[in-house]
Amino acid sequence: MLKKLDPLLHSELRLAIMSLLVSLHKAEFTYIKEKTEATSGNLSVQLTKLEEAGYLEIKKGFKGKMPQTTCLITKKGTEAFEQYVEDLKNYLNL
Amino acid sequence: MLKKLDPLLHSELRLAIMSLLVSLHKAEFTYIKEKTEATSGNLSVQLTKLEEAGYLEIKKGFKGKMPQTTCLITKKGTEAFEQYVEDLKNYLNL
DNA sequence: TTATTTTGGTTTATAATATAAACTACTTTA
DNA sequence: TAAAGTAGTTTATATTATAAACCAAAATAA
Repeated sequence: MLKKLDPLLHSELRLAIMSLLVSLHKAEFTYIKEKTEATSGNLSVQLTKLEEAGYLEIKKGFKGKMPQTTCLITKKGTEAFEQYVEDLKNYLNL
Repeated sequence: MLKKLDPLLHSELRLAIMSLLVSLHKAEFTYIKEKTEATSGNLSVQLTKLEEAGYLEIKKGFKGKMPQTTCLITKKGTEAFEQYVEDLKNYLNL
């Protein structure tokens, strides 16, 4: 009856990150940090997990002289998110 | 933008328990165990947490000679579940 | 009758996860 | 040039979830 939820997405911060990226497709580290109100450390860790899962791609560059980290959602990430939403609906009685 | 999710409900097993109880209002330990495919230990622990939060009431009795644990959702539990669903919708873009 | 298994759980130990604190490497401003 | 700020990473700790071990009674089998 109840499908197992993707543990990678069933985390508040990672879900928030993915939620942002599903809409925006890409976003900067600092922007995500602001929107999610996460600490840098926590954000860094969770982004790496999502990257390792292939749910997003992390690009390092510079904006002027300052380092800049850009996150892009992948096809796999989008699909995983959509699947998670479907699975969750059964838990929420939606 | 994104409201903090109730950590008590943002747990796969506890959410499954509450999902069942929102529909059924009450259910036996053994029934919940079957439906959620949880181990007894895990179920016992999570039920106790939900009880301590006042989200459900646990009644101990006997069915014939065998012990029987019945779980009833409370008003507080129902409301918390509904609030959680609302909060989660923002994460899921629903 | 007395083992043995099954039922219905709880308690406790361990594994996994999330979060926070500390640190690095620079840049900007005073 | 010293202090403060930006943009992160790494590592340690706290929290949480899960599994393993256990308990008491009942049912079943020998």
